[in-house]
Amino acid sequence: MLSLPSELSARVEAVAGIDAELRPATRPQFGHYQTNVALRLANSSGRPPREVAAELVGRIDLADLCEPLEVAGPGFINLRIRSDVLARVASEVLADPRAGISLAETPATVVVDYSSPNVAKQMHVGHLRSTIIGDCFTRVLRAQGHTAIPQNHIGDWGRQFGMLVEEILDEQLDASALDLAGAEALYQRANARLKSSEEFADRARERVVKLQAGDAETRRIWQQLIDVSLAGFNATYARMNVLLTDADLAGESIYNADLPVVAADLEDRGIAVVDDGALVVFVEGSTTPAIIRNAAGGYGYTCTDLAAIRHRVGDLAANRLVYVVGNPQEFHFAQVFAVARRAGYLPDDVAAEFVGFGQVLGADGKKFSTREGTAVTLNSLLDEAEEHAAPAIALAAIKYADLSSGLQKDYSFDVERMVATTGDTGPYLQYAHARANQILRKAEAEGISYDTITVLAEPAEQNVALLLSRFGEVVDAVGATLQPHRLCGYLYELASALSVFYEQCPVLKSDGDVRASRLALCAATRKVLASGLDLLGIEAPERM
RNA sequence: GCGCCUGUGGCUCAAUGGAUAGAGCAUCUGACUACGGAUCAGAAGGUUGGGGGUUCGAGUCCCUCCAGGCGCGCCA
Repeated sequence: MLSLPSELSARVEAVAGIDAELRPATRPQFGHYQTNVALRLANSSGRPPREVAAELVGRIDLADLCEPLEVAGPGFINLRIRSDVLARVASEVLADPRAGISLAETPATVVVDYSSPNVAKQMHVGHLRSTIIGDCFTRVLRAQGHTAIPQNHIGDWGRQFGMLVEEILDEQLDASALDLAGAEALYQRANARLKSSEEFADRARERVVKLQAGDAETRRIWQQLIDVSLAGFNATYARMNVLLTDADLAGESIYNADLPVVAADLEDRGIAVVDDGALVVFVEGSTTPAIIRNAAGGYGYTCTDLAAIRHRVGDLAANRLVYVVGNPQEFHFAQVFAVARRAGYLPDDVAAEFVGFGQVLGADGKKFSTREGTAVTLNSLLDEAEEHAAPAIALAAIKYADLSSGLQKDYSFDVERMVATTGDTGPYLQYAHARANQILRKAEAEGISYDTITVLAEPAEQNVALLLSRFGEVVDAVGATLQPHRLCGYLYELASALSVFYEQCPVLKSDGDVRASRLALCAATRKVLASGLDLLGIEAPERM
């Protein structure tokens, strides 16, 4: 079904000949939508804007959907949707299993790279954002009918395993008996020795070579470290209620064999050159090259990311690559994308998008760390929030706080504010959903039935219905722009509108058609709130 | 030095080049024998970091300066 805003846009464009640029009205007295087509046409034709607007109003055919169009201000055309149309559209949302979310015309295969914790280290604040944001993208894209393939690019390869394995052997530890916290403690001990002992550092280097060569004992211990780490990650994922599974694991190690292949390919084709002993690619616009292979013959993460692109485009058949990684990595990925484009690993018809996000800061707005100065673990954040609210509410509070403002910006982890049930918070949205649910539950208990929305006499009712009609567009916008805060803002607006409706329009205490219509409106709103929250990865409890 | 990001009421944040820059928190004033008040109604609070420019129209685009953060060849 063509959404209401799209239908309105199409009708305006049919007459104006240019994109309607339909926008929600900025004020109630301006109706429901506004278009500035007359202003733009007047600009190019030299005619007075209001005259152009008046002429367009006479020709735009919207009588079946809108009240008579109005020209206002410098030449805006204001649209007010007829209440019978709003009622019909809101009823469609209620009847639609997809709640108004439209399926993509051309479904894409989208690889979403997120979470990416490091083996033998606990997940910390930084992973919180990547995991929550990436999970939201996966949910939204799937709801739109795309194939979303999460890729959890865990840090399971590299030089740190040399020291880890050596330390385990020195301490005669059974690595499989460790938990993740124990593995991290081991990491710290090994790291300390690496810095203090040349002899140990040498052995660690040799151990890396053994790992790469496939030495059986080294591989066995390496695998044990991965296994205990995965157990820890999975426990945290379960706690966070995210979609990631072991099937989404695609750690750095799986690209190990591809690295020399990529390097040779780039070198053979003259894309990469040897400079100061390293194999590098100079990218236009930057004097610092991308390093494919260092002078010692080792491959860095640029090469790994190039191999990953080949895999994602070649084997996974992705049309779109999304990277949910912290802001500081932006330059790195810009380089990787540029090299991949030039090498043809990333064809022109495959989009690659870096979605950077800001840091999580402490409640004081400063760098977030423990009293000991170490990074705050993700689990300790969840613990802290759960001191203030039940797990489902606490998690909603954290996720909503993370997703509700622009991703680029840093934000402060202020538990008190996040878990508040008033204001623009996750718990407030859950509460609105629970209230709508409570009315419907009572209606059911009393045997009161409802079907469609038929009466929208009150402004508060109309406002709810209008917002319901926008849900599909908002989800589309999030899928296209990868800006979850748009969905958050929309849901908050809807929850507020529901509260106003709840206050002003008695539901169970009214009668007949009005009561049935209002119940249906509650049901449609409950549905959209639940659906929207689900896209954010937030549970919508039936009661609170 | 070069590059990227950020700067909007006391605080936290919105705003696709469009009308009088919107919300929340905090503050103040109202509304409860309640379809759960975990709510709602209202008030007050702004030279959008400074200065130029483009445009019929700039928080938004361009230039410049200021402040803060981050990144820049052999770690990931």
